[in-house]
Amino acid sequence: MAAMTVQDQDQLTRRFKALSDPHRLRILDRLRGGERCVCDLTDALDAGQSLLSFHLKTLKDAGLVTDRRDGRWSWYTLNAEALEEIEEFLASLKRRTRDRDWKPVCCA
Amino acid sequence: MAAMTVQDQDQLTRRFKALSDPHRLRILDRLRGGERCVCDLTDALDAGQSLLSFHLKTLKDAGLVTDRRDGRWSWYTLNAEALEEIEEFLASLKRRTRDRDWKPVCCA
DNA sequence: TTGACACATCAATGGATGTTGATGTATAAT
DNA sequence: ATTATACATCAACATCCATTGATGTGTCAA
Repeated sequence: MAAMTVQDQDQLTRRFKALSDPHRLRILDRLRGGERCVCDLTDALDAGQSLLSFHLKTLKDAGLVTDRRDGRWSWYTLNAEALEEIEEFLASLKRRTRDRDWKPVCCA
Repeated sequence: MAAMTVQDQDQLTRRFKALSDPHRLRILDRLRGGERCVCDLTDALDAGQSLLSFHLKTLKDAGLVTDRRDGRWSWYTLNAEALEEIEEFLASLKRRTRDRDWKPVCCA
């Protein structure tokens, strides 16, 4: 992972973990429409209030969304930068390394 | 998630789940160098043989890698197509939907 | 200032996942 | 044929994570 710090690794795995849940993917999809309040998300998902809150916190901790308070409402927004960083990581996996000519030492 | 079947959803979450582990990220990184045999990966990771086998199976079940038997050795390769599908999904999240002008019904 | 509302957090529980050591299976060398 | 090698699979256990219902906190309306 070339120049990847432990924190980067941590953050990446946390982000992928946050993405690995259908509820959370549906939330993110809904956020494509722009900033949304929690009550709107509650309507859209067949999930209880505390469960939704849990998933939102998971997404937020992973840096995939940001939130904003307005009176008694909370608004959530996609963090495009985080998505781009993940994309960049995936793209980098496809770029071959210099040990292109690596030969196994273990097996013949 | 516009035109996304339940299977697609399933596959996506399975792929993200497979990506959300440091051991597996390290395996994928090593596969950037091209096809690798399991014994080489064993050397590279500080993991026991059965653990590595478990993680490889997880990656394979998610479609992120493919494997090939050659005598008593197994060789694993990155599946670039799967990576691209994930990238495309992430990119799609950034594309705003037509309900750009959505207004909340719940909160004022 | 009392009560309703929007949301977060907590405690408890069940199920999924990672890890280990042992066993199984196919292949190849002796 | 026997044995060693490379790898997969299994059983057991520990830890993590999703889900639920209850409680907490801040905000607004009456």
